[in-house]
Amino acid sequence: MKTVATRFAPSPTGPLHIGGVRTALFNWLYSKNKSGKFYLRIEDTDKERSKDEFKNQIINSLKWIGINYEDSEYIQSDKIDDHINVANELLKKGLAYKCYCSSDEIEEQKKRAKQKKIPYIYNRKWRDRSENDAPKEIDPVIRFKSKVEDKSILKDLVQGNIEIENNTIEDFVILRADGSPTYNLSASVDDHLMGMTHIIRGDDHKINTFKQIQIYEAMNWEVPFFAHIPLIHTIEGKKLSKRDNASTLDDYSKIGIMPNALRNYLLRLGWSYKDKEIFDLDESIKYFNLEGIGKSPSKLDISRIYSINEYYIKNISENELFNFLKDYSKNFKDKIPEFKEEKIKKSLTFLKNKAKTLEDIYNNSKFLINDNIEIDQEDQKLLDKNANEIIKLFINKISEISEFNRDTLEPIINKLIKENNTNFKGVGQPLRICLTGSKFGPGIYDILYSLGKEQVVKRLSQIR
RNA sequence: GGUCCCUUCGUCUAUCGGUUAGGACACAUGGUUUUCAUCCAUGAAAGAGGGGUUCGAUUCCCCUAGGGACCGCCA
Repeated sequence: MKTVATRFAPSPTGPLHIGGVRTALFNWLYSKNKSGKFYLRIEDTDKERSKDEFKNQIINSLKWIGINYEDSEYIQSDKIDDHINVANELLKKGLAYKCYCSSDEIEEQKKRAKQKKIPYIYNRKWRDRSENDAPKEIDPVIRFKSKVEDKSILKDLVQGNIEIENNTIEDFVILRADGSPTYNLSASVDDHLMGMTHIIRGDDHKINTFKQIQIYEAMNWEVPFFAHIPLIHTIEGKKLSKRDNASTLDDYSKIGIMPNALRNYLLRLGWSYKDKEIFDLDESIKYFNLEGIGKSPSKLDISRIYSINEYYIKNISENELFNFLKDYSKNFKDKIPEFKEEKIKKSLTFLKNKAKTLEDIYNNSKFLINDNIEIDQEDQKLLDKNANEIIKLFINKISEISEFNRDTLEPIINKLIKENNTNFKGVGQPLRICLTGSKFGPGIYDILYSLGKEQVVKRLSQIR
């Protein structure tokens, strides 16, 4: 059997969003599951709108989430000559023809169709017309001679059999008036040349597929398998588009979502394997299949992303977690100073305890990273006379102990609570504020112990 | 408007003719706790509607409704 080959083929005309990433992920997983190949093809034939900036963003996004591809990116515009050659061959074979309609003429027809509320379809005017009738002042486009009789069936691996009347597919343009190839031509030629066996893409391409299959057949090429996956919808139920914000991977990484968690979320969005929710990388590859893909569009659910992220934070190794945290801090916050790295790493056990995101962990770690504690006005108010008194007493007491750990600290705090006729909050809160600059955070003993006696005394003494 | 697709808790989904329709997230309540954004327990929550087929339909078929995608010399 032929080696499975899949591809992801975005156009660099906007930032890659999470829906595109999911399509890439499905293609990638499918090929890995079949021990096949996966390619990235940049469809940059729209020169006006294609930008290097977007191309880089696409490449970086895939890299971030761990999707790797064979060779280097395949740049579609490098292969334009191949596409044009195919168009000419089709022309020679009589399977395509030159159309001399001006764009004004076409526009006029579309307008009229709209007024009459009838569907517009190119009227195939030049399909059988002689070249002798051709107006000299018009550069023709080349149109594909689409089937007009019967119907076609697309055996879609996700959607099942899709039947369509051939006459609803128009004679589509394959070469523009300026001689450049259009999408349906370029995509078919490239997919063929790259040896694609399976085309997995959003179902917004379904109608294109009927056009592309006709090109394959006209050229006597082997037709690949197609799988059209339902689109991801926004919470409003509309197709996720480049204009929607909060939908690129960067938007997620900057709030502290980890790539493995997002990959897991995306995998389970529109795909399932029994009741299993968590898939590590190997399991993703092992269990992924086309049968598990649902037929209906699914909505993005941010709370689910947080929840899976939290699961990963609590279940991956602390080594791995630390590396994610390090990258995160460097990219979006203040870099963790090298001499603090060990301390943070060792403290991860409790720092991650209440965190849903890397940002949460970072915030929990701030008091360890930064030795200068800033207390905002609200919290400052809580440090009243009583609180200051308690802190003073606390300093005195800890100066008497040699060991600095929970066993020695707990009696001290309990005693302070009793002697000052207060509750845990009365002691814990001022300490936490002085030590970390925040009312919230890790448990007080974790804070004390991770800071160490010297640092604790130092910070507490600075408060007046 | 035409063509095509879709429809199980709020959300992601399980079920491949027979289940008290299951799980996860979110939500609510209770409990633990040393701040709480942890943890544990419990609860509420779904087959769009109408016809068939069948001993039996969430599951198969049809209709209706709702939603979506496409309808470029964009990709």
